Amino acid sequence: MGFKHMSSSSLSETLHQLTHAYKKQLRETIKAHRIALPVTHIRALKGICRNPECTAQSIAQRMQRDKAQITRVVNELLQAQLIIKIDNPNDRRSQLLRPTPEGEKIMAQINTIEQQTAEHMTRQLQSDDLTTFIRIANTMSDSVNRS
Amino acid sequence: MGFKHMSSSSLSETLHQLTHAYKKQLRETIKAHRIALPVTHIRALKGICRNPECTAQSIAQRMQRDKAQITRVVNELLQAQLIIKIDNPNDRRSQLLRPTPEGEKIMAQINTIEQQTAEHMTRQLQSDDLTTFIRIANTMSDSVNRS
DNA sequence: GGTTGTGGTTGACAGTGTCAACCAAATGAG
DNA sequence: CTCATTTGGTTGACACTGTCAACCACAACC
Repeated sequence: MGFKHMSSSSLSETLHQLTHAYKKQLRETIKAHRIALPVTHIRALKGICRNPECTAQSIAQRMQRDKAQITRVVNELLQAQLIIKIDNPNDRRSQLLRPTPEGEKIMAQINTIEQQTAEHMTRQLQSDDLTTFIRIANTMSDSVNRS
Repeated sequence: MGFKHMSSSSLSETLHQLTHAYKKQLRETIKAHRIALPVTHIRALKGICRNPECTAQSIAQRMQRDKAQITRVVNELLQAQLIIKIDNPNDRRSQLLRPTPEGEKIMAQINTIEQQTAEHMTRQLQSDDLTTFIRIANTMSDSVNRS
């Protein structure tokens, strides 16, 4: 079926197109690999795998998401047995989050998938484009988060 | 309150940060201007204002969204009296979508807002960065949509 | 005329984002 | 130490976004 591509010259249109394209691509790839996890869960798991001292709070901060949202995501990761909670020796209110072996395994798969997705998206780019893109994007995020 | 900025070097993290930042910024600005419309509705209205021959179908295609979603958005825009449906002389199944004067008015406000948002996001960029960014982003969207 | 394709509607549901109320432990001031 | 305040986390509620499948009416084509 003939698909008309649509390049936009406005920032907002461009951003919408891009994020929609990216998410779609990522979800499809994930599904193709039979991993039954929503994107947010994956990002949280990623954060948990990266930092052995991480708590719900630190995840929320890193992802810049509502703590309520994180609570729910964490609970589902717990149920799926991809992570465990252990008592935080420094603060009896909170627990440290750690991946289970199963969680690590999934994480490894996901890393591959994300790499594939990124590869797929950047295949038409010129040599320095990716670095440039990331630099500019981060600068923009930064501008917003400063307010 | 000390806000720690977090630049990421991976494409996926960068994209998530950016899109979240952008949407948040946009929604806040919209709210500040007392416009009670979700982002999707605004984008649809924009499409309708831009093209006097547009139908639900053409909006769905341009925005690359599900037609079901578009139906609902269009209905709400109708209820809000921002657009009207007129019979499509070329196809009795569909109707053409046109903004009402009220719709045009809101659109004008929104254009200003989007410009402000874009300005806010790009204020730290160097001279050619925006154009570069848009070029790269479009290329990436394109790569995804080709599959 | 009947088959097949297309524009649009509806129902249902998963996922995402946000706010407010709340509890319990930590922290800091007096 | 004690009390007030702050912080980590949970819960409920709700709006917005994205997707799929069934369906209807008209179009297009043989």
